[in-house]
Parts: sequence; C-alpha cells; structure tokens
Amino acid sequence: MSEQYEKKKFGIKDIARLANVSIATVDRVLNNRKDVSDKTRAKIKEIIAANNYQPNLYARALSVKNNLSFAVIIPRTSSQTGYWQLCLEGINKGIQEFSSFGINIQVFLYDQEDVNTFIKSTEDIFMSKFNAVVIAPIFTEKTEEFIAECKSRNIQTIFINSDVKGLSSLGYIGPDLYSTGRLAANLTSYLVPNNSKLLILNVAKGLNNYKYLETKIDGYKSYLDNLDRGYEIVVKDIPFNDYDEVAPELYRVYEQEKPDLIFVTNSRVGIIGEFFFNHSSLKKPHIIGFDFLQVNVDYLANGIVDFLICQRPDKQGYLALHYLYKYFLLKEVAIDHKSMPIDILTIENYLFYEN
Amino acid sequence: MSEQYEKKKFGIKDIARLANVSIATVDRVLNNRKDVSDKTRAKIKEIIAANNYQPNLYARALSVKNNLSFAVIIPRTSSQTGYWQLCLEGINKGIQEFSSFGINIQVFLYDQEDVNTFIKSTEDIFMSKFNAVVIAPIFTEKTEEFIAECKSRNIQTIFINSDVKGLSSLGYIGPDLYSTGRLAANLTSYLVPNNSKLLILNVAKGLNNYKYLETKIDGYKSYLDNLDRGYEIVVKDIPFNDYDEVAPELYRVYEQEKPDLIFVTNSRVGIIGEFFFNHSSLKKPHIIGFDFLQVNVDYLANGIVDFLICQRPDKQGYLALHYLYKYFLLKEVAIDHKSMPIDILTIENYLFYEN
DNA sequence: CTGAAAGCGCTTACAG
DNA sequence: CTGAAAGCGCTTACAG
Repeated sequence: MSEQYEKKKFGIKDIARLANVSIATVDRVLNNRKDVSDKTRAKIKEIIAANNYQPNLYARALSVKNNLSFAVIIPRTSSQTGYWQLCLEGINKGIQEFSSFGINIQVFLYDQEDVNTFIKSTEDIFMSKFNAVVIAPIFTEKTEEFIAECKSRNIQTIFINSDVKGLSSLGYIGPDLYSTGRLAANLTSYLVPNNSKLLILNVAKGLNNYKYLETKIDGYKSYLDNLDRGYEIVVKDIPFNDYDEVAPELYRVYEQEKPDLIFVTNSRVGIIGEFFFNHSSLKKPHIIGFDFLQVNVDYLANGIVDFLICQRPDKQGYLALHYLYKYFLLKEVAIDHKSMPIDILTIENYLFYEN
Repeated sequence: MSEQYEKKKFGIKDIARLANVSIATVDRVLNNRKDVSDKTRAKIKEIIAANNYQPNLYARALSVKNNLSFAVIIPRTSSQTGYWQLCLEGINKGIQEFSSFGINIQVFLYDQEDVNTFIKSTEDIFMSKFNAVVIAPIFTEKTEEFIAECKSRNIQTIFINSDVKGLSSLGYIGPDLYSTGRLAANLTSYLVPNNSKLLILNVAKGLNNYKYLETKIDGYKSYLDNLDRGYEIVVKDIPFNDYDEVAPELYRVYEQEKPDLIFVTNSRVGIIGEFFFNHSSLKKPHIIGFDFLQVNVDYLANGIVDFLICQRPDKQGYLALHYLYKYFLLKEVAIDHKSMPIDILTIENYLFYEN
C-alpha cells in the first residue's frame, strides 16, 4: 500500500529526448501554443501521458517571473460590521503566503453605504494591470459594469460572500444562505419546546442587504413549518448598527413579544447579547446568531448566546486567492461554485475554532 | 488601506551589491552557515532587515533539488474503522500537492492490533533516507524506541491524532480529547430534560485504546456533574467492531438501561444507528457520536443520530505534511502543539462539511 | 514549424 | 573567510 516515487523526476528534457525534439517544442505542446505540427504534437502528448509527466511548479513559477498580480475589492470594516475584518484576515494570510511566490496582491476597500467609493476603487484597479480580481459584490448594477470591463480587458473575476449568478468568469466562493437559515431552525428546535414564541431579528443600518437576510429567513421558516411544532414566529427589523440606537428599540420589541428565542439574522447578535447582559432582570430568551466576531464570542462564552453559526469569511478570502494561484500557476480549471462549510459554535468548542 | 508592492523584488543580488560581497556570502548569512566574518555577517543582516528581504521560495526549492522526502506511518484502515481512511485522504491530498514541488512522500500502514507490523514498518523506513516522519502512535513503547533512533539519525518527527508528550521533535497535531467530551455533554444538555438516563458506550474490538476513550468520558462527566441536572449516567463497554457482534450485546444493554440518550465515544456510532434503524419498534434514544464516516453520516441524514462531533482527521494528516514543508522550505519553526477544531454536524449542515 | 541560448533567484561544490 | 561558476526545470525571446 505504500506510495512509491522515482528518485529522479521525469522532466521536460526527458520528453524532448524521447520525442527527438527540443525542449522548446515540448513547452509549446505543454502550454497549448501553436506552431507545432500535428504529428509532433501527438507524439509528445503520448509521451507525456505515458510517463505521467508532472511539471515542476517551482521551475514554472520561477521562469514566468513574478508578473502575476491580483486585486481584491471588498467592503471596508466598520466598528459595527467586523465581519469584513475576518474576510480581510483571510486575504492577508493569502497575501503573505503568495508573496513568497512572487505574486502581487492589492486590496481595495469601499464603503458599502456609498456606491461612489466602489466606483472609485474599480477605476483605481484599471490604473494597474491585474491578471485577476476578487470581488465581494454589493452594488449589483455597478458590479455588472465592472465585470463587463474586466472581461473586455481579459481580467479574470471571482466572487466571494454573495453571488451574481453567471457573471464572474471563474465562479463563486461563499455561503449557502438558505441552508444557514435551516440550520438555525434545526438548532432552535433543540433549544425550545413546542408552541414557543420565536423572534427573528434583522439588525442592520439601512437594511440595504435585505434580500441577503431574507434568504436566511426563508430557510429558517421552511424548516420550522415542516416540523409543525406550533411555534409562533414574528419577524422584526431594527434598522441600526450601534448599541445605543438598537437597545431602546429592542426593549420595545422584547416587551411586546416576550420571545422564548431570538434568531438574529446577521453578525449583530453581540449587541443583543449585550442588551440582555445589561438587563439581567429580564427573562433571557435563547439566542442564536452569526459570525465569529470577538464581541459575539464574548456573549457565547458567558452563556448568553447559545449558538453562533459561522461560514468562515476568512476562508472565503483566502480560498479565492488560492484558486487564482492554482488557476494561473497550476493551470487547473478553478471552481465554479464553492459553498463554505456551516460551522456551529457553542460555549464548549469555540476555543478551538480556526486556530 | 491598499497593500502596496514594488514591481521588482529585492533579492539576494541586491543584498550582495549593497554589502559589496558575492551572493555566495549572502547565502551563507541567510542560511546561518559559518565561514563569514562577524563584521560582514552583521552588515549583511542589517541590509536584510532594512530592506525586509523575503527569499523567493520557488528559487530556493528549485535549487535545493527535489531531495526532500517524508515518511508517514499510520494504522491501516479496516472495514469497521474507517477513521484512518479519512486521515489517509488528507495525507494523499498532501502527497499530490507537494509532489508538484518535488517532495517525495511515502506512506507506511500498520495493523493497530499487531505490534509486529508497526516494527516492520519502522525498519522499512530506515531502509530509505527520509528527512522527516509523521507518526500516529499507538504502541507507546515501540514508538519511543523508534523516535530515539530517528533522533540519532537526525530525522525530524511529528505526531498526529494522539500525543506522547515531549517525545517528537516537532510537536503534535490532533484533537483535544477532553474538550470533545465536554462538547458532547454540552449537546446532551440540549437534547434531554433533567433527570434523564444517559448511556456512555465504548465500542471497540479489544478496547486497546481505552485511555484514549476515557479522556473523552472524563470531559463528558465533568461537564454534566457541573450542570447538576440530576442525570443518571452509566458506562458500558462492547468489545467488538462488527455489527453482528455488537447488536446482541447492545440489545441486552438497551433493555437493561433504557437510556434517553446514548453517547458513543468513537466512530462506531454508525453501528448504533443501524441497530435502531433495524429495531424501529424500540423507543429510539437520542444519539451522539464521532467522525464523518459515510455510515455515520447516513444515520445523521435520516435523523437517527442527532449530532456527530468531528475533528478533521484528514486535516491532521494534511497539516502534518504542510508543516514539514514549511519547516524545511520556509525554514519556519513549525508547531509545538496544534489542537484541531471540534466540529458539530447535524442533519442540516453535513452537506457542506469539508467540500 | 523548430531549436539554441539566456534567464528566473536561489544553493552547491570547488577554487583560492 | 570569500567568490566565480554551474545548475535546478521551466519559459521566453530570437534566429532560422
């Protein structure tokens, strides 16, 4: 059962020798360039297949020189939306790893509440010559224009976090939102008995990305409808990001609904946790929310939040770069669609999450 | 906030030029070899630091030639212990990835019920010249002898899956067993009400690795003792691996204990699931167990098993190779101790697990 | 359509 | 203690 390897790697020179041609010709065949007779090409291909030739990636990368460069364009992190910080951390890990291989990566951050900052970034991107760009699309229309321009300039594109179907040239890496909603419902069913009152809470300034949240809600409801446990479900919106603005609104909703469980549809769950920490006289409902932010983990660790559902935004960022690396250097057809794992964190396993 | 990079990488030649020495001398400093005057060394180090020199890994790997080779020695997979198959899959992924970089990796499989097969493998390993070996230690005593011999031959060693403290030269990658037990208890508390009857089940032929299982049980009990919910906990051993042998024993235990929940301490949870699938007239207890094996997932998917706890054996194997790669090529001090994440799988998120 | 030669940025003998 | 030269396995002009 042991794997065996020859001491000496079978290389481009060996192919050339067997085919009675120069290594330049072999290179042409390997990289699907023209200017090779069909006969020679066929012969070389045969030799390649017969000997299971594997190119040495170090040599390849070294000889093409470090002319690969990728752009990344994602929303800027704000104090209350630390989510994008996680994504950026994955990007930074990729930057470090791939710079050792001579790949240049530049990050462009835009304000997700100001489309002009997005437009400005896309213009900046065209100032330099990039081979590919990783995009977290928020402004659908402007993204479409940008992608069209990339296509005409032969720049590869890949989406992360949310998808615009069929638009990017290389595919999508991110969560399956509907399934995260179903999972939240699944966990809900373990936390509360039949006929409980459930409160779904959308907490986000402006609620611009409502469709994004709604997909999760659809999944949540579909699961519970199917269970038929007599749950009463209420959806409420709180269009703020900061604790001071959210708290009074939350208090009102709480008094009105008296929920047994609150499902927070995004990473603002930490604010809800803080609220019940500060109002310990209130009967605390069970709480489920999203994302491995420090503030969220704090309220998981002290038992106020029951479950955090996480989709590795850091991994999304890193994977996008990794796929580009493979696409350009290993000439592998990259992804088409890659759903992130959906992780469940509790008070007992969060310490071991992602390092 | 954009990351910026110079077009032209600062390389060994630039250092040599600035220091008025040859690139050979720079290389001596970079790789901490001797035969360089203190003065020259200091000057070169200063230049390296001042310019934040990063070696080109492709060039490095290409010039050292493909003379790196690693051995992996783990238990053979048997029909009822598919766990090691997962580990092997991670290893194979690493083999594929690193062979592109000219690294040779050989896998040696031993029978975990026969120490002689382990000894034979270690002898085989010394027939070739390996730079490092990845070990899943089962036979503690023989492993210690093997490690001692590796040390005298200057072969680096790294443990996966279970540790023998302080023995390996590079460290350990694997689960924190106590915490996995605590997590199982945490999930238990969501599944059953106060004063429930809990059955802890050790299912393993020979029960050789009892200490391994006992650590999980300790964690499980410690969590529940602390909760003080009036649970009644019983531990039972079933010293078999095959369904036909396990089933009658399980039936006896079930009739005697009538548990509300069964916690299976290893990957044999699928057998327990199969049992309740085949005996649908019995009142099915909640079931928690370990590992992302197909048979286990099947019973998760049809609702018989509530939770699977997973520790990415595949990642352990892959990471071990990745760390060796970094250790030898990037000259990074590798790990010392790396705990795997502890994942929770339910019927609603298993589809997205690990690809 | 094909080949000889230079070069990518390192490491490795070898010569002094 | 130091340096000149060859080589790792590819790709890239350039010449024919």
